[in-house]
Amino acid sequence: MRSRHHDIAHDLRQQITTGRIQPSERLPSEADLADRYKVSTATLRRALAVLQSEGLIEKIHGKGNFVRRPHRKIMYVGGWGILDPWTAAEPAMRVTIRSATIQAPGHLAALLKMSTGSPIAELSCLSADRESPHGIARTYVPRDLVSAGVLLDDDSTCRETATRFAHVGPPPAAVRETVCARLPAPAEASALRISLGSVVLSITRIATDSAGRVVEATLMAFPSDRVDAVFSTQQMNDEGQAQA
Amino acid sequence: MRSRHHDIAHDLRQQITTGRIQPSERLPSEADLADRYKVSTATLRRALAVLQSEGLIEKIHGKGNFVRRPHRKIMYVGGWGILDPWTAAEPAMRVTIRSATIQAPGHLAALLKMSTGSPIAELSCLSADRESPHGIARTYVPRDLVSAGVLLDDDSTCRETATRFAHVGPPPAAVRETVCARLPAPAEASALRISLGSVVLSITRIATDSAGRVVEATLMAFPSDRVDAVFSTQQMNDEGQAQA
DNA sequence: CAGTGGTCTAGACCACGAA
DNA sequence: TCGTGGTCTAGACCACTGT
Repeated sequence: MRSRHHDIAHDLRQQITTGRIQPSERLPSEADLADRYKVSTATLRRALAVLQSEGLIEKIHGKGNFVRRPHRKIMYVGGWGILDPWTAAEPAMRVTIRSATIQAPGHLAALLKMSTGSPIAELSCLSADRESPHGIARTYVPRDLVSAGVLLDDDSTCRETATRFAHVGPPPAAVRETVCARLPAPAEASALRISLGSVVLSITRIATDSAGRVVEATLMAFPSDRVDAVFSTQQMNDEGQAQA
Repeated sequence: MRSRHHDIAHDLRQQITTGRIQPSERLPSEADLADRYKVSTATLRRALAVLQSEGLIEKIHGKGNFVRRPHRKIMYVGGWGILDPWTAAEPAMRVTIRSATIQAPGHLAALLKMSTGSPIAELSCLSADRESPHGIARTYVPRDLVSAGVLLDDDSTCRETATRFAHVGPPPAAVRETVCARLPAPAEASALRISLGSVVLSITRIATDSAGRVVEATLMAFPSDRVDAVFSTQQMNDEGQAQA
């Protein structure tokens, strides 16, 4: 055995993953667990910290330690609209969209290669599985490239719009996606209901037309335990064979 | 102020970011720092853990705590060998390679679509900027696809091999890269000198030939503050224009 | 109020790295 | 061997939640 707190984490992890302790159930108090495992509370808390960093438990001050509900990972498919990443993999996913026309602040103007203050359309998109947020995306398109029918004046919660959202503007000639892992911005953390100390997978998608003009910029953020991203030089089917 | 260890972390952070403690310099020992701040070693270590999770310091058992060189993010370029991600962006990067022939364990056999125990070549690759690890990669290739000259019997530290490493085996017809953010495995955490609770950007690259045979599988892990990954439907130059 | 987790102490002992 | 960080103890006291 390596260290005592890892042993304890391993034991508790087994109890959680095998269902011996159910999701959203409360664990015994730290004092009880420390007593049961014959360790000090400090050591037991190190074990719980391991499980927390793995996303298995959630600590609530004054109430207890709770088993988190497991979440299915969705697959983000790169390369533009091959699959609609928001809806194809998870038919039951609910998507809330809000749209607006804004004047580009500096960082967005740079992404879109426009001058600061240019009018752009913003589509803010929050997907959720049940009550639990799955991801957030903000899409920015030069205002003159957006047909009027796409913009909505108020919030909506429908898959129709989500699908349309994937085809705003003219078809791009090239798509570049940049991926990194980073801490969430405060607004992202609250929208995704994760802690500021956790990590999000961040994907920035830039689409350009054949003339090199940026026709769309999308900033996406997903809790790191909620999504994988996949990029292929060709489409593949489930067997990994190239498709026609 | 919130908690004592946060105060101490804040103070040390100031000393690091203002250059009062230089990059790759060793901090005073934990006992000395605990004495100076009039706290127990446990509290001081909590402060250092904060700095470590921020990527500011690096802990080396038996040697000390060292200020990390400021983050120079490298760019991982998807889509196979368009750029050699290990050397092109960082000419000064040192790469250590170890190679061996092993029998495929189950999870690797599944990736390579071979049967468990099949002979495969493993190339383990650790890149470092000066002394600070930048990333780790393990490449697996079916043994019969590797020409004898590529395999080395012992460790080496040269860029020649690193370049050759990018062209092992026949050219692939398709490449699929899967990206996620996850906790490092214990071996990865120690090789990259990051904490087990921090996050790595994980990229799994699968290359297949025109017949659909998997010719290479590469598992990569990078500290999340050291790398961005970029995927394009076409190569672009710095201005974002498609290239010939 | 009682019960919970959060912070902290002042030690002890172990494991690693360099001389 | 010595100095370093890593693990652990057996408490103390504080902060939050619910009754």
